[in-house]
Amino acid sequence: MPKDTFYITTAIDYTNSAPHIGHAYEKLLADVIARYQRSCGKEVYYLTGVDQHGQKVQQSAEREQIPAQEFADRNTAKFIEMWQLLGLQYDGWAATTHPQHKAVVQAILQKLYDAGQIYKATHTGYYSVRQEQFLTDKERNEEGEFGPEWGEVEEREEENYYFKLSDHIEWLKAFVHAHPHFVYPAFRAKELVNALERADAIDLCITRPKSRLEWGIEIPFDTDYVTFVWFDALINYISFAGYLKDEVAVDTAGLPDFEALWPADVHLIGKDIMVPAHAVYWPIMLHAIGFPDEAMPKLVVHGFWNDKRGEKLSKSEGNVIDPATRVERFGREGLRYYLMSAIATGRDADFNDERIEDAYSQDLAKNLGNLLNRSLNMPKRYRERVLTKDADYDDDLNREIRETFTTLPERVAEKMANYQVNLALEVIWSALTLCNQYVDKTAPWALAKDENEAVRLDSVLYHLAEAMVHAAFHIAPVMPETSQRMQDQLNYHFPEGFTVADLKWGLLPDGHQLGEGTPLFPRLT
RNA sequence: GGGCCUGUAGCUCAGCGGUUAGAGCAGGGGACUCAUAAUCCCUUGGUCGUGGGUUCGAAUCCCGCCGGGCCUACCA
Repeated sequence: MPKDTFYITTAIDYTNSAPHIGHAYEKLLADVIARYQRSCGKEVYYLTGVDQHGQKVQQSAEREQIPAQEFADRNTAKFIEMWQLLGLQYDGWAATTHPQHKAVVQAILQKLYDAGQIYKATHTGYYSVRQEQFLTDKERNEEGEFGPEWGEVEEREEENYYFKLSDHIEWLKAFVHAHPHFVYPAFRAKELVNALERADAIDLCITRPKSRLEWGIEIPFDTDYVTFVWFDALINYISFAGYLKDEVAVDTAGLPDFEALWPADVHLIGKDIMVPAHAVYWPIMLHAIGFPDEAMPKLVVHGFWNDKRGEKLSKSEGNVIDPATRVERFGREGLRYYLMSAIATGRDADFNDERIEDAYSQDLAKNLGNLLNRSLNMPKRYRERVLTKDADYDDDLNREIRETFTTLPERVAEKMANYQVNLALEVIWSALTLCNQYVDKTAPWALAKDENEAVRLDSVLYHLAEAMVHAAFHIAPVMPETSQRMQDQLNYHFPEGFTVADLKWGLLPDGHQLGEGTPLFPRLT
């Protein structure tokens, strides 16, 4: 039975540096999906947050001689500031230093330890003293040696705790085989299947001795160790959803009801952290904890933004994209529209400033903004802004407009079911183009000159204004403020709790008085 | 080394075995005036990265090569 809640999460960002366009894209996509589901009447819970622990945070903090928490908090503030800039509306904030989260992580570790899923073992390997980490063959350079960037490399032994990943690999293979929609899109699911086929049954090291990493969650059964990355970070998806909140009630203020939310409808992640973290460790952790197959979350894997030459964005290349400067030029919603329209969910895309410029002036200023403006201006000139609802006139052009807008919700839903926001926008924009063509074909300025065409003019003006109301509804997930401004200008506001099921033709009453039209997206200078 | 994705008009992409390869934007021409010189109509433009192969038929399937990207299980 489908639940009427919709639980969506994103990866939680590492607080070692400031947010960039990739972080922004992921959180924005989640925001749009969340708003869309809400507009469909779902009770939505959108969780995002930050991963604050770990060695890099500890090292950076030491370098600046400040406490790790202070360092993490400072970067956390940059993320929050960015999310405000983008107008994100999330319901839960997962910061991994939160006491309730720590307590849940510890409770889970204890439970798995008691169940014999965690054991202690010794690892011998090459260790970089400077970087304070063990090195693997991947760190070797082309000559097969560890380069000077690692400093002094020595052979070292270390005891750690391991999680019995190997016990569950066969289960995971069977699960993935039986649940082809565990990962979206399909080609990523294929990638996972291939990765699992070649997988060795290796266990996962889940601790670090405090002697080299203190900035983490202490494991409950051995105070000399803290837990390492994934056992901390991945658990945020359940700890901040209210998991174990009765059993482990340290600080449960504001936590939702876990039973109502779980399983997550969407774990939105980047392609870089699918294998092994989210598609191997995470389902196995849940399975080991005792979650049944039907309580496994769904993964939605998105692609990356590259630069306009198709090359990776990176600090060292000097081609990073700062969202703030684009917001300054194109407005918050100009950037939101571009980031949602110019990439196919799951694929990579090239970030191109000329394309944002085009999207802003063509799609937003002209096709949408100017359409609203003309739709408001003609009633103002010819009818003192008052609409007549059931004018005694109809024809094929009118019917086409009504049909297009009454079928729009299902056509948008078809695309949104696969998170294809870009295609949903395309469908919406083709309806806007139809409106522009409609104005041209009906030529209201000509009708206005002929008294015999008065009823027809009434019907045209009504169809246009009503279409704009519907458009305001459909663009809302991507551009909530623009939707609001359209409603203001149309002098019609969707009532509280209005959903797509209420979106019927004829929302504007007879005698409706339209508001004043002002450009939604002023021309760029 | 292995896996997955990707290379199609100037740009961003769709098409993924079958009539003359499509869309949006940009470029060119025309119409119209309600509007943020806006909208509408028409139009220029491509040996589908490259070399082979399979097939009656390939952008579409297979193999090699070249370019771009992600992952490869204890470096978010």
